[in-house]
Amino acid sequence: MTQSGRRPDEGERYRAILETAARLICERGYEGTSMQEIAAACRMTKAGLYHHIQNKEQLLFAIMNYGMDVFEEQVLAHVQDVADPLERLRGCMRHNIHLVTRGCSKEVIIILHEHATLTGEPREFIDRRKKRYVRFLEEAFAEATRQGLIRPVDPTVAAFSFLGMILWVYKWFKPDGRLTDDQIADGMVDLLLPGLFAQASAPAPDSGVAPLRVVPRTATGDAS
Amino acid sequence: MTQSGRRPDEGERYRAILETAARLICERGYEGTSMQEIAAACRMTKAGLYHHIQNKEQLLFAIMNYGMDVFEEQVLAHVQDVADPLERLRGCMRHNIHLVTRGCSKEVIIILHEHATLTGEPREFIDRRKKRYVRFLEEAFAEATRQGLIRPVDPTVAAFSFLGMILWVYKWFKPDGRLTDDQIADGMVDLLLPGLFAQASAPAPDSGVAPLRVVPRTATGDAS
DNA sequence: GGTAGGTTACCGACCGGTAGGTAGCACTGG
DNA sequence: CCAGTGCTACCTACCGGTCGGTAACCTACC
Repeated sequence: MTQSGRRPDEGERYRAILETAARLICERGYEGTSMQEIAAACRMTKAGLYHHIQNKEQLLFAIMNYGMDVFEEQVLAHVQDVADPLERLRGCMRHNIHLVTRGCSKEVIIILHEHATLTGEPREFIDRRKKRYVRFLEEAFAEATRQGLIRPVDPTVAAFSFLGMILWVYKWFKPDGRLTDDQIADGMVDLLLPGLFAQASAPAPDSGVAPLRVVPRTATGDAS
Repeated sequence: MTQSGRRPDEGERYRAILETAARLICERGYEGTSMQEIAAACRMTKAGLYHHIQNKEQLLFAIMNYGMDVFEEQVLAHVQDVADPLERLRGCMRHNIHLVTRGCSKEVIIILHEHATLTGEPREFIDRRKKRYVRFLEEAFAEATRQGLIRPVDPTVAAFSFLGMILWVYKWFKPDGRLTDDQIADGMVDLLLPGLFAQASAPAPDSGVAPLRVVPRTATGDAS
Protein backbone atom coordinates (compact mmCIF):
# COMPACT_ATOMS: atom_id res chain seq x y z
CA MET A 1 0.00 0.00 0.00
CA THR A 2 2.34 2.69 -1.10
CA GLN A 3 -0.04 5.36 -2.25
CA SER A 4 -3.14 3.75 -3.68
CA GLY A 5 -5.40 4.99 -0.93
CA ARG A 6 -4.12 8.51 -0.94
CA ARG A 7 -3.80 10.83 -3.87
CA PRO A 8 -7.25 11.72 -5.17
CA ASP A 9 -5.75 11.51 -8.64
CA GLU A 10 -6.24 15.05 -9.86
CA GLY A 11 -8.99 14.43 -12.43
CA GLU A 12 -11.10 12.78 -9.81
CA ARG A 13 -10.67 15.67 -7.41
CA TYR A 14 -11.55 18.10 -10.18
CA ARG A 15 -14.70 16.23 -11.01
CA ALA A 16 -15.69 16.19 -7.35
CA ILE A 17 -15.39 19.98 -7.37
CA LEU A 18 -17.54 20.19 -10.48
CA GLU A 19 -20.21 18.06 -8.90
CA THR A 20 -20.23 19.98 -5.65
CA ALA A 21 -20.35 23.30 -7.45
CA ALA A 22 -23.10 21.99 -9.71
CA ARG A 23 -25.19 21.04 -6.71
CA LEU A 24 -25.00 24.53 -5.27
CA ILE A 25 -25.47 26.35 -8.58
CA CYS A 26 -28.44 24.15 -9.36
CA GLU A 27 -30.04 25.14 -6.08
CA ARG A 28 -29.25 28.83 -6.00
CA GLY A 29 -28.50 29.77 -9.60
CA TYR A 30 -25.16 30.78 -11.08
CA GLU A 31 -25.23 34.44 -10.08
CA GLY A 32 -26.76 33.55 -6.75
CA THR A 33 -23.89 31.29 -5.74
CA SER A 34 -20.64 32.79 -4.50
CA MET A 35 -17.22 31.27 -4.91
CA GLN A 36 -16.92 31.42 -1.14
CA GLU A 37 -19.91 29.11 -0.78
CA ILE A 38 -18.62 26.72 -3.42
CA ALA A 39 -15.22 26.58 -1.76
CA ALA A 40 -16.78 25.95 1.64
CA ALA A 41 -18.91 23.15 0.22
CA CYS A 42 -15.70 21.61 -1.16
CA ARG A 43 -14.20 22.01 2.33
CA MET A 44 -11.60 24.41 1.05
CA THR A 45 -10.87 28.08 1.16
CA LYS A 46 -11.59 30.24 -1.84
CA ALA A 47 -7.90 30.48 -2.64
CA GLY A 48 -7.63 26.72 -2.50
CA LEU A 49 -10.50 26.38 -4.91
CA TYR A 50 -8.85 28.80 -7.31
CA HIS A 51 -5.89 26.47 -7.44
CA HIS A 52 -8.06 24.06 -9.41
CA ILE A 53 -10.08 26.40 -11.60
CA GLN A 54 -9.38 29.52 -13.60
CA ASN A 55 -12.42 31.63 -12.79
CA LYS A 56 -16.13 31.41 -12.15
CA GLU A 57 -17.19 31.49 -15.77
CA GLN A 58 -14.83 28.74 -16.78
CA LEU A 59 -16.19 26.70 -13.89
CA LEU A 60 -19.71 27.03 -15.27
CA PHE A 61 -18.44 26.13 -18.72
CA ALA A 62 -16.75 23.01 -17.37
CA ILE A 63 -19.92 22.03 -15.50
CA MET A 64 -21.98 22.39 -18.67
CA ASN A 65 -19.56 20.38 -20.74
CA TYR A 66 -19.58 17.68 -18.12
CA GLY A 67 -23.37 17.77 -18.21
CA MET A 68 -23.35 17.34 -21.97
CA ASP A 69 -21.03 14.36 -21.56
CA VAL A 70 -23.45 12.80 -19.10
CA PHE A 71 -26.36 13.48 -21.43
CA GLU A 72 -24.63 11.91 -24.41
CA GLU A 73 -23.68 8.90 -22.37
CA GLN A 74 -27.06 8.37 -20.73
CA VAL A 75 -29.37 9.33 -23.58
CA LEU A 76 -27.75 9.55 -26.98
CA ALA A 77 -25.56 6.49 -26.60
CA HIS A 78 -28.62 4.34 -25.96
CA VAL A 79 -30.56 5.42 -29.01
CA GLN A 80 -28.30 6.63 -31.75
CA ASP A 81 -27.96 3.23 -33.35
CA VAL A 82 -31.63 2.34 -33.23
CA ALA A 83 -32.83 1.80 -36.79
CA ASP A 84 -36.51 2.66 -36.42
CA PRO A 85 -36.84 6.45 -36.09
CA LEU A 86 -39.96 6.23 -33.94
CA GLU A 87 -38.28 3.81 -31.59
CA ARG A 88 -35.38 6.24 -31.46
CA LEU A 89 -37.71 9.05 -30.38
CA ARG A 90 -39.35 6.86 -27.79
CA GLY A 91 -35.96 6.00 -26.34
CA CYS A 92 -34.93 9.65 -26.26
CA MET A 93 -38.05 10.60 -24.42
CA ARG A 94 -37.73 7.95 -21.80
CA HIS A 95 -34.02 8.35 -21.12
CA ASN A 96 -34.11 12.12 -21.27
CA ILE A 97 -36.98 12.40 -18.82
CA HIS A 98 -35.18 10.11 -16.44
CA LEU A 99 -32.08 12.26 -16.76
CA VAL A 100 -34.11 15.29 -15.69
CA THR A 101 -36.24 13.73 -12.98
CA ARG A 102 -33.76 11.53 -11.17
CA GLY A 103 -31.60 14.19 -9.68
CA CYS A 104 -28.38 12.38 -10.42
CA SER A 105 -26.96 15.01 -12.71
CA LYS A 106 -27.40 18.55 -11.51
CA GLU A 107 -25.15 19.59 -14.38
CA VAL A 108 -27.88 18.80 -16.87
CA ILE A 109 -30.38 20.98 -15.01
CA ILE A 110 -27.86 23.80 -15.06
CA ILE A 111 -27.52 23.48 -18.82
CA LEU A 112 -31.28 23.80 -19.09
CA HIS A 113 -31.71 26.68 -16.70
CA GLU A 114 -28.63 28.81 -17.40
CA HIS A 115 -29.18 28.79 -21.12
CA ALA A 116 -28.21 32.45 -21.50
CA THR A 117 -25.65 32.89 -18.75
CA LEU A 118 -22.50 32.11 -20.70
CA THR A 119 -21.42 34.48 -23.44
CA GLY A 120 -18.97 34.57 -26.29
CA GLU A 121 -17.07 31.52 -27.40
CA PRO A 122 -17.94 29.23 -24.45
CA ARG A 123 -21.63 29.97 -25.03
CA GLU A 124 -21.32 29.15 -28.71
CA PHE A 125 -19.46 25.95 -27.95
CA ILE A 126 -22.22 24.68 -25.66
CA ASP A 127 -24.88 25.83 -28.11
CA ARG A 128 -23.19 23.84 -30.83
CA ARG A 129 -23.32 20.71 -28.69
CA LYS A 130 -27.01 21.34 -27.97
CA LYS A 131 -27.79 21.97 -31.60
CA ARG A 132 -26.42 18.57 -32.51
CA TYR A 133 -29.20 17.02 -30.43
CA VAL A 134 -31.84 19.18 -32.08
CA ARG A 135 -30.60 18.08 -35.49
CA PHE A 136 -30.66 14.48 -34.32
CA LEU A 137 -34.32 14.83 -33.35
CA GLU A 138 -35.24 16.71 -36.53
CA GLU A 139 -33.63 13.96 -38.54
CA ALA A 140 -35.62 11.31 -36.69
CA PHE A 141 -38.90 13.10 -37.45
CA ALA A 142 -37.89 13.69 -41.07
CA GLU A 143 -36.90 10.07 -41.50
CA ALA A 144 -40.15 8.85 -40.01
CA THR A 145 -42.00 11.11 -42.42
CA ARG A 146 -39.99 9.88 -45.41
CA GLN A 147 -40.70 6.30 -44.48
CA GLY A 148 -44.41 7.07 -44.25
CA LEU A 149 -44.50 6.10 -40.59
CA ILE A 150 -46.06 9.40 -39.62
CA ARG A 151 -48.01 12.13 -41.31
CA PRO A 152 -45.88 15.02 -42.51
CA VAL A 153 -44.90 17.55 -39.85
CA ASP A 154 -42.38 20.33 -39.70
CA PRO A 155 -39.32 18.62 -38.21
CA THR A 156 -38.11 21.74 -36.48
CA VAL A 157 -41.39 22.44 -34.75
CA ALA A 158 -41.68 18.77 -33.89
CA ALA A 159 -38.18 18.63 -32.45
CA PHE A 160 -38.61 21.71 -30.29
CA SER A 161 -42.06 20.61 -29.17
CA PHE A 162 -40.58 17.29 -28.20
CA LEU A 163 -37.81 19.02 -26.29
CA GLY A 164 -40.17 21.45 -24.61
CA MET A 165 -42.40 18.68 -23.36
CA ILE A 166 -39.64 16.69 -21.78
CA LEU A 167 -37.29 19.42 -20.60
CA TRP A 168 -39.94 21.66 -19.08
CA VAL A 169 -40.38 18.86 -16.61
CA TYR A 170 -37.46 20.19 -14.58
CA LYS A 171 -39.57 23.19 -13.63
CA TRP A 172 -42.47 21.37 -12.07
CA PHE A 173 -41.56 17.76 -11.29
CA LYS A 174 -41.52 16.75 -7.63
CA PRO A 175 -40.08 13.31 -6.89
CA ASP A 176 -42.67 12.76 -4.18
CA GLY A 177 -45.57 13.94 -6.30
CA ARG A 178 -48.43 11.85 -7.54
CA LEU A 179 -46.89 11.15 -10.94
CA THR A 180 -43.77 9.03 -11.18
CA ASP A 181 -41.22 9.81 -13.84
CA ASP A 182 -42.13 6.60 -15.63
CA GLN A 183 -45.76 7.62 -15.76
CA ILE A 184 -44.74 10.95 -17.21
CA ALA A 185 -42.50 9.37 -19.81
CA ASP A 186 -45.17 6.87 -20.83
CA GLY A 187 -47.83 9.55 -20.83
CA MET A 188 -45.83 11.86 -23.06
CA VAL A 189 -44.89 9.12 -25.50
CA ASP A 190 -48.55 8.22 -25.69
CA LEU A 191 -49.53 11.83 -26.15
CA LEU A 192 -47.24 12.75 -29.01
CA LEU A 193 -46.31 9.73 -31.07
CA PRO A 194 -49.57 7.84 -31.69
CA GLY A 195 -51.08 11.09 -32.89
CA LEU A 196 -48.47 11.29 -35.58
CA PHE A 197 -49.16 7.95 -37.20
CA ALA A 198 -50.26 8.46 -40.76
CA GLN A 199 -54.00 8.77 -40.44
CA ALA A 200 -56.67 6.94 -42.34
CA SER A 201 -56.75 8.73 -45.64
CA ALA A 202 -53.34 10.26 -45.49
CA PRO A 203 -51.41 8.93 -48.44
CA ALA A 204 -47.83 8.09 -47.76
CA PRO A 205 -45.83 10.89 -49.38
CA ASP A 206 -43.41 8.77 -51.34
CA SER A 207 -45.05 5.38 -51.30
CA GLY A 208 -42.37 3.06 -50.09
CA VAL A 209 -43.50 1.11 -47.13
CA ALA A 210 -46.35 2.23 -44.96
CA PRO A 211 -46.84 -0.58 -42.52
CA LEU A 212 -48.60 1.71 -40.11
CA ARG A 213 -47.63 -0.40 -37.21
CA VAL A 214 -49.66 0.76 -34.30
CA VAL A 215 -47.62 0.60 -31.17
CA PRO A 216 -49.52 -0.69 -28.21
CA ARG A 217 -50.72 2.09 -26.03
CA THR A 218 -48.91 1.77 -22.79
CA ALA A 219 -51.61 2.14 -20.23
CA THR A 220 -51.57 5.63 -18.88
CA GLY A 221 -52.67 4.31 -15.57
CA ASP A 222 -54.50 6.43 -13.16
CA ALA A 223 -54.05 10.13 -13.39
CA SER A 224 -53.19 10.33 -9.72
CA MET B 1 -58.84 64.77 -17.74
CA THR B 2 -57.85 67.21 -15.06
CA GLN B 3 -54.10 66.97 -15.24
CA SER B 4 -53.35 64.33 -17.82
CA GLY B 5 -50.22 65.98 -19.16
CA ARG B 6 -48.10 66.33 -16.08
CA ARG B 7 -48.14 64.21 -13.01
CA PRO B 8 -47.28 60.69 -14.01
CA ASP B 9 -50.12 59.71 -11.72
CA GLU B 10 -48.35 57.48 -9.25
CA GLY B 11 -49.62 54.14 -10.49
CA GLU B 12 -48.46 54.91 -13.96
CA ARG B 13 -44.99 55.89 -12.78
CA TYR B 14 -44.81 52.73 -10.72
CA ARG B 15 -45.75 50.63 -13.67
CA ALA B 16 -43.12 52.32 -15.78
CA ILE B 17 -40.55 51.31 -13.18
CA LEU B 18 -41.80 47.73 -13.23
CA GLU B 19 -41.51 47.60 -16.99
CA THR B 20 -38.03 49.08 -17.06
CA ALA B 21 -36.85 46.76 -14.31
CA ALA B 22 -38.45 43.82 -16.08
CA ARG B 23 -36.57 44.62 -19.27
CA LEU B 24 -33.24 44.54 -17.47
CA ILE B 25 -33.99 41.50 -15.33
CA CYS B 26 -35.21 39.65 -18.38
CA GLU B 27 -31.90 40.32 -20.12
CA ARG B 28 -29.49 39.70 -17.27
CA GLY B 29 -31.41 37.61 -14.76
CA TYR B 30 -32.61 38.65 -11.32
CA GLU B 31 -29.37 38.06 -9.41
CA GLY B 32 -27.36 39.43 -12.31
CA THR B 33 -29.12 42.78 -12.27
CA SER B 34 -28.18 45.39 -9.67
CA MET B 35 -30.49 47.97 -8.22
CA GLN B 36 -27.98 50.54 -9.43
CA GLU B 37 -28.55 49.47 -13.01
CA ILE B 38 -32.31 49.43 -12.62
CA ALA B 39 -32.28 52.91 -11.12
CA ALA B 40 -30.06 54.22 -13.91
CA ALA B 41 -32.37 52.73 -16.53
CA CYS B 42 -35.24 54.55 -14.84
CA ARG B 43 -33.12 57.72 -15.00
CA MET B 44 -32.97 57.92 -11.25
CA THR B 45 -30.52 57.28 -8.49
CA LYS B 46 -30.77 54.20 -6.38
CA ALA B 47 -32.21 56.13 -3.45
CA GLY B 48 -34.81 57.68 -5.70
CA LEU B 49 -35.83 54.25 -6.87
CA TYR B 50 -36.15 53.04 -3.29
CA HIS B 51 -38.70 55.73 -2.71
CA HIS B 52 -41.09 53.72 -4.90
CA ILE B 53 -40.28 50.18 -3.92
CA GLN B 54 -39.59 48.39 -0.69
CA ASN B 55 -36.74 46.12 -1.68
CA LYS B 56 -35.42 44.02 -4.51
CA GLU B 57 -37.42 40.92 -3.74
CA GLN B 58 -40.70 42.81 -3.51
CA LEU B 59 -39.84 44.39 -6.86
CA LEU B 60 -39.52 40.96 -8.43
CA PHE B 61 -42.76 39.89 -6.82
CA ALA B 62 -44.54 42.95 -8.21
CA ILE B 63 -43.11 42.28 -11.67
CA MET B 64 -44.35 38.70 -11.58
CA ASN B 65 -47.81 39.70 -10.43
CA TYR B 66 -47.95 42.26 -13.18
CA GLY B 67 -46.87 39.56 -15.62
CA MET B 68 -49.65 37.30 -14.42
CA ASP B 69 -52.12 40.16 -14.93
CA VAL B 70 -50.89 40.60 -18.49
CA PHE B 71 -51.13 36.88 -19.11
CA GLU B 72 -54.67 36.68 -17.81
CA GLU B 73 -55.69 39.65 -19.89
CA GLN B 74 -54.01 38.55 -23.12
CA VAL B 75 -54.57 34.81 -22.95
CA LEU B 76 -57.13 33.67 -20.41
CA ALA B 77 -59.63 36.45 -21.08
CA HIS B 78 -59.81 35.45 -24.74
CA VAL B 79 -60.54 31.81 -24.16
CA GLN B 80 -62.15 31.20 -20.82
CA ASP B 81 -65.67 31.58 -22.17
CA VAL B 82 -65.17 29.39 -25.24
CA ALA B 83 -67.54 26.48 -25.02
CA ASP B 84 -65.64 23.89 -27.04
CA PRO B 85 -62.72 22.61 -24.95
CA LEU B 86 -60.56 21.92 -28.00
CA GLU B 87 -61.15 25.39 -29.34
CA ARG B 88 -60.19 26.66 -25.91
CA LEU B 89 -56.89 24.80 -26.06
CA ARG B 90 -56.22 26.07 -29.56
CA GLY B 91 -56.80 29.62 -28.39
CA CYS B 92 -54.51 29.17 -25.41
CA MET B 93 -51.75 27.88 -27.60
CA ARG B 94 -51.96 30.67 -30.08
CA HIS B 95 -52.27 33.52 -27.61
CA ASN B 96 -49.75 32.10 -25.21
CA ILE B 97 -47.11 31.60 -27.89
CA HIS B 98 -47.62 35.14 -29.05
CA LEU B 99 -47.21 36.34 -25.50
CA VAL B 100 -43.85 34.62 -25.32
CA THR B 101 -42.53 35.41 -28.79
CA ARG B 102 -43.59 39.00 -29.25
CA GLY B 103 -41.39 40.57 -26.66
CA CYS B 104 -44.07 42.92 -25.43
CA SER B 105 -44.17 41.55 -21.92
CA LYS B 106 -40.79 40.84 -20.41
CA GLU B 107 -42.59 40.20 -17.14
CA VAL B 108 -44.00 36.97 -18.48
CA ILE B 109 -40.56 35.74 -19.48
CA ILE B 110 -39.33 36.52 -15.98
CA ILE B 111 -42.13 34.44 -14.51
CA LEU B 112 -41.02 31.56 -16.70
CA HIS B 113 -37.31 31.85 -16.07
CA GLU B 114 -37.15 32.82 -12.41
CA HIS B 115 -39.47 30.05 -11.33
CA ALA B 116 -37.44 29.29 -8.20
CA THR B 117 -36.05 32.68 -7.28
CA LEU B 118 -38.75 33.84 -4.94
CA THR B 119 -39.23 32.03 -1.63
CA GLY B 120 -41.72 31.89 1.14
CA GLU B 121 -45.13 33.49 0.91
CA PRO B 122 -44.53 35.53 -2.28
CA ARG B 123 -43.36 32.37 -4.03
CA GLU B 124 -46.44 30.47 -2.93
CA PHE B 125 -48.70 33.31 -4.01
CA ILE B 126 -47.32 33.30 -7.57
CA ASP B 127 -47.34 29.51 -7.65
CA ARG B 128 -51.02 29.59 -6.75
CA ARG B 129 -51.75 31.90 -9.65
CA LYS B 130 -49.80 29.65 -12.00
CA LYS B 131 -51.53 26.57 -10.73
CA ARG B 132 -54.89 28.05 -11.63
CA TYR B 133 -53.81 27.98 -15.27
CA VAL B 134 -52.66 24.39 -15.02
CA ARG B 135 -56.03 23.42 -13.59
CA PHE B 136 -57.75 25.33 -16.37
CA LEU B 137 -55.83 23.30 -18.97
CA GLU B 138 -56.36 20.01 -17.16
CA GLU B 139 -60.05 20.75 -17.07
CA ALA B 140 -60.11 21.45 -20.81
CA PHE B 141 -58.46 18.10 -21.56
CA ALA B 142 -60.73 16.28 -19.11
CA GLU B 143 -63.80 17.89 -20.60
CA ALA B 144 -62.75 17.01 -24.14
CA THR B 145 -62.28 13.45 -23.00
CA ARG B 146 -65.66 13.32 -21.30
CA GLN B 147 -67.33 14.63 -24.42
CA GLY B 148 -65.61 11.96 -26.49
CA LEU B 149 -63.81 14.57 -28.56
CA ILE B 150 -60.43 13.03 -27.87
CA ARG B 151 -59.13 9.68 -26.79
CA PRO B 152 -58.51 9.41 -23.06
CA VAL B 153 -55.28 10.93 -21.81
CA ASP B 154 -53.94 11.84 -18.41
CA PRO B 155 -55.02 15.48 -18.01
CA THR B 156 -52.04 16.39 -15.85
CA VAL B 157 -49.48 15.00 -18.26
CA ALA B 158 -51.37 16.57 -21.14
CA ALA B 159 -51.50 19.97 -19.46
CA PHE B 160 -47.81 20.02 -18.60
CA SER B 161 -46.85 18.73 -22.03
CA PHE B 162 -48.93 21.47 -23.54
CA LEU B 163 -47.24 24.04 -21.32
CA GLY B 164 -43.78 22.67 -21.98
CA MET B 165 -44.21 22.85 -25.72
CA ILE B 166 -45.33 26.45 -25.78
CA LEU B 167 -43.34 27.89 -22.91
CA TRP B 168 -40.02 26.29 -23.82
CA VAL B 169 -40.18 28.52 -26.86
CA TYR B 170 -38.74 31.38 -24.85
CA LYS B 171 -35.44 29.54 -24.67
CA TRP B 172 -34.84 29.16 -28.38
CA PHE B 173 -37.07 31.47 -30.39
CA LYS B 174 -35.36 34.18 -32.40
CA PRO B 175 -37.66 36.80 -33.95
CA ASP B 176 -35.50 36.91 -37.06
CA GLY B 177 -35.29 33.15 -37.44
CA ARG B 178 -36.81 31.14 -40.22
CA LEU B 179 -39.94 30.24 -38.28
CA THR B 180 -42.45 32.93 -37.47
CA ASP B 181 -44.39 32.73 -34.25
CA ASP B 182 -47.54 32.01 -36.23
CA GLN B 183 -45.89 29.09 -37.95
CA ILE B 184 -44.81 27.75 -34.58
CA ALA B 185 -48.28 28.15 -33.10
CA ASP B 186 -49.93 26.49 -36.09
CA GLY B 187 -47.33 23.76 -36.14
CA MET B 188 -47.78 22.94 -32.49
CA VAL B 189 -51.55 22.95 -32.68
CA ASP B 190 -51.26 20.60 -35.63
CA LEU B 191 -48.80 18.42 -33.78
CA LEU B 192 -50.72 17.86 -30.58
CA LEU B 193 -54.44 18.21 -31.10
CA PRO B 194 -55.26 16.21 -34.25
CA GLY B 195 -53.44 13.26 -32.73
CA LEU B 196 -55.82 13.32 -29.82
CA PHE B 197 -59.01 12.98 -31.78
CA ALA B 198 -60.77 9.84 -30.71
CA GLN B 199 -59.58 7.48 -33.39
CA ALA B 200 -61.22 4.22 -32.46
CA SER B 201 -64.64 5.10 -31.17
CA ALA B 202 -66.13 8.49 -31.74
CA PRO B 203 -67.08 9.54 -35.24
CA ALA B 204 -65.41 12.52 -36.76
CA PRO B 205 -65.94 15.02 -33.97
CA ASP B 206 -64.97 18.05 -35.98
CA SER B 207 -68.24 19.82 -36.22
CA GLY B 208 -66.95 23.33 -36.12
CA VAL B 209 -63.37 22.27 -36.12
CA ALA B 210 -61.38 23.27 -39.13
CA PRO B 211 -59.43 20.72 -41.15
CA LEU B 212 -56.25 22.00 -39.56
CA ARG B 213 -54.11 22.57 -42.57
CA VAL B 214 -50.58 21.33 -42.22
CA VAL B 215 -47.96 24.00 -42.12
CA PRO B 216 -45.52 23.98 -45.01
CA ARG B 217 -42.13 22.69 -44.13
CA THR B 218 -39.81 25.59 -43.52
CA ALA B 219 -36.44 24.05 -43.91
CA THR B 220 -34.64 24.53 -40.62
CA GLY B 221 -34.98 26.98 -37.85
CA ASP B 222 -32.17 27.87 -35.56
CA ALA B 223 -31.49 26.11 -32.36
CA SER B 224 -30.58 27.59 -29.06
C1' DG C 1 19.59 5.82 2.93
C1' DG C 2 19.65 10.57 2.92
C1' DT C 3 18.85 14.74 1.10
C1' DA C 4 18.14 18.35 -2.42
C1' DG C 5 14.93 20.07 -5.72
C1' DG C 6 10.58 20.30 -7.66
C1' DT C 7 5.59 19.91 -7.54
C1' DT C 8 0.92 19.74 -5.77
C1' DA C 9 -2.55 21.32 -2.89
C1' DC C 10 -3.86 24.46 -0.01
C1' DC C 11 -4.13 28.58 3.34
C1' DG C 12 -4.57 33.48 5.54
C1' DA C 13 -4.73 37.97 4.25
C1' DC C 14 -5.89 41.08 1.28
C1' DC C 15 -7.23 43.74 -3.23
C1' DG C 16 -10.48 47.02 -5.70
C1' DG C 17 -15.05 47.13 -6.55
C1' DT C 18 -19.93 46.82 -5.87
C1' DA C 19 -23.91 44.81 -3.63
C1' DG C 20 -28.48 46.15 -1.22
C1' DG C 21 -30.04 49.58 1.53
C1' DT C 22 -30.57 54.14 4.33
C1' DA C 23 -30.34 59.03 6.59
C1' DG C 24 -31.11 63.53 5.75
C1' DC C 25 -31.53 67.48 2.92
C1' DA C 26 -33.50 70.12 -1.26
C1' DC C 27 -36.77 71.06 -4.71
C1' DT C 28 -41.45 71.15 -6.52
C1' DG C 29 -46.47 72.01 -7.27
C1' DG C 30 -50.69 72.69 -5.11
C1' DC D 1 -47.08 75.15 4.43
C1' DC D 2 -46.41 70.58 3.21
C1' DA D 3 -46.67 66.17 1.01
C1' DG D 4 -44.48 63.96 -2.65
C1' DT D 5 -40.29 63.08 -4.84
C1' DG D 6 -35.64 62.76 -5.74
C1' DC D 7 -30.91 63.81 -4.60
C1' DT D 8 -26.00 63.43 -2.28
C1' DA D 9 -23.52 60.95 0.68
C1' DC D 10 -22.75 57.14 3.02
C1' DC D 11 -23.11 52.47 5.48
C1' DT D 12 -21.74 47.48 6.00
C1' DA D 13 -21.17 43.17 3.88
C1' DC D 14 -19.68 40.68 0.43
C1' DC D 15 -18.21 39.95 -4.40
C1' DG D 16 -14.57 37.61 -7.71
C1' DG D 17 -9.94 37.16 -7.70
C1' DT D 18 -4.80 37.30 -6.26
C1' DC D 19 -0.77 37.45 -3.28
C1' DG D 20 3.08 35.26 -0.81
C1' DG D 21 3.86 31.47 1.79
C1' DT D 22 3.98 26.45 3.28
C1' DA D 23 3.15 21.43 4.57
C1' DA D 24 3.48 17.26 2.36
C1' DC D 25 4.76 14.49 -0.96
C1' DC D 26 7.56 12.54 -5.24
C1' DT D 27 11.80 11.85 -7.64
C1' DA D 28 16.75 11.83 -8.52
C1' DC D 29 21.19 11.50 -7.43
C1' DC D 30 25.04 10.63 -4.48
